[in-house]
Amino acid sequence: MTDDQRSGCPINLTLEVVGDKWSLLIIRDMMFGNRRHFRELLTKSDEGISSNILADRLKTLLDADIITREDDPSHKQKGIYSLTEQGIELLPILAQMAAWGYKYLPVSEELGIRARLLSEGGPKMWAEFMDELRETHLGHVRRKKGPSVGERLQAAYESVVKRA
Amino acid sequence: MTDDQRSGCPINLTLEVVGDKWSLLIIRDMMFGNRRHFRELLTKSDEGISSNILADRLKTLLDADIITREDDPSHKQKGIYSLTEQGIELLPILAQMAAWGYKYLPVSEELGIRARLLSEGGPKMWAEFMDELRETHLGHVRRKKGPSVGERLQAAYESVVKRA
DNA sequence: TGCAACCAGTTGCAAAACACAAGCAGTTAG
DNA sequence: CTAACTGCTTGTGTTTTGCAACTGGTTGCA
Repeated sequence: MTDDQRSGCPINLTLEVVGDKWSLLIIRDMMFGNRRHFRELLTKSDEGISSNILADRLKTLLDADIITREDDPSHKQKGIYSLTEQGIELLPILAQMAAWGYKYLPVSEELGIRARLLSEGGPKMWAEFMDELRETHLGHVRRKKGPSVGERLQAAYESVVKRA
Repeated sequence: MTDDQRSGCPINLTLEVVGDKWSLLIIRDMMFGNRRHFRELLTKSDEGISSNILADRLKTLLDADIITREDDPSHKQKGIYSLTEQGIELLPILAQMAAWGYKYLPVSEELGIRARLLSEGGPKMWAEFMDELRETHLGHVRRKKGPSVGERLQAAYESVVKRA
């Protein structure tokens, strides 16, 4: 990690932090798949990241204050990774990427349904989902009103999978 | 270019197309800096891309239908690169990245001002700017109402540069 | 007509990043 | 007591990137 930045452009700086093929996928899995442990991130993702790359990216994301790591009280070797506020605020980027990919690329039906709902829900739904993430990752208390966005996305995904 | 995709997830597919360190910067320069020729993209960017990488990325973006290339009638060797509709629709991703970088990373003042305006302008301003891009890149006619978003962003940038 | 400057790339090579498989020390459940 | 699981690390080969020089052609100007 040399920290010589190429320019002070906000887009460039963002790309220098999360602009590789894996970082945003890890964050996606933490957000939508609720993966919090190393093994979960390693084995339960659709793309199959290698363990050394995962370890390296988690370090980078820790350094960039996008995630944090705590020991899991239930298991001395397990660590729990959580999103920080600025990690949670990457959601709009992911949502826009999902919307664009859904519109223009050969997305599979199961994996596309969440993108569709999130896209149709718009910024309002994103904000709601971010509040839920603040609850699960930062321990904030949330005023509940009906099923959570996370639950709705998951239910939609499962119904598509079941139908297939 | 092997086209074995890692998964059908829309976010992953999007990352497979533009998820490297340079593609989105090239598109940024085409959008905000109105760079349309190889040389312009090569020399007039803040980050300094190498010519072989630029050539390779332009090919990839052409293959992905994000940009097109035509011969420049004014010069037999010049090519003019233009954004396609789906290229233009990458703007919201760039805008979200700009907003996130502006909020959390050490953005330089000159290069940050555009990000701030674009972020404050919100989706409405993005839509307006996309209409302007459709005009310059796709030849669509646009109903003008006051100074364009592109002009306003450029003016703000120049006033910050001048003040420094 | 000739020459310097400009055009879009290409080529060769070294360095960095990545992918794959195996391994490691410690922990836990049975 | 042991098999399975934990978060990683190590080693090795392949791919991608970065840098500089170079190519074949075009253009503007004298």
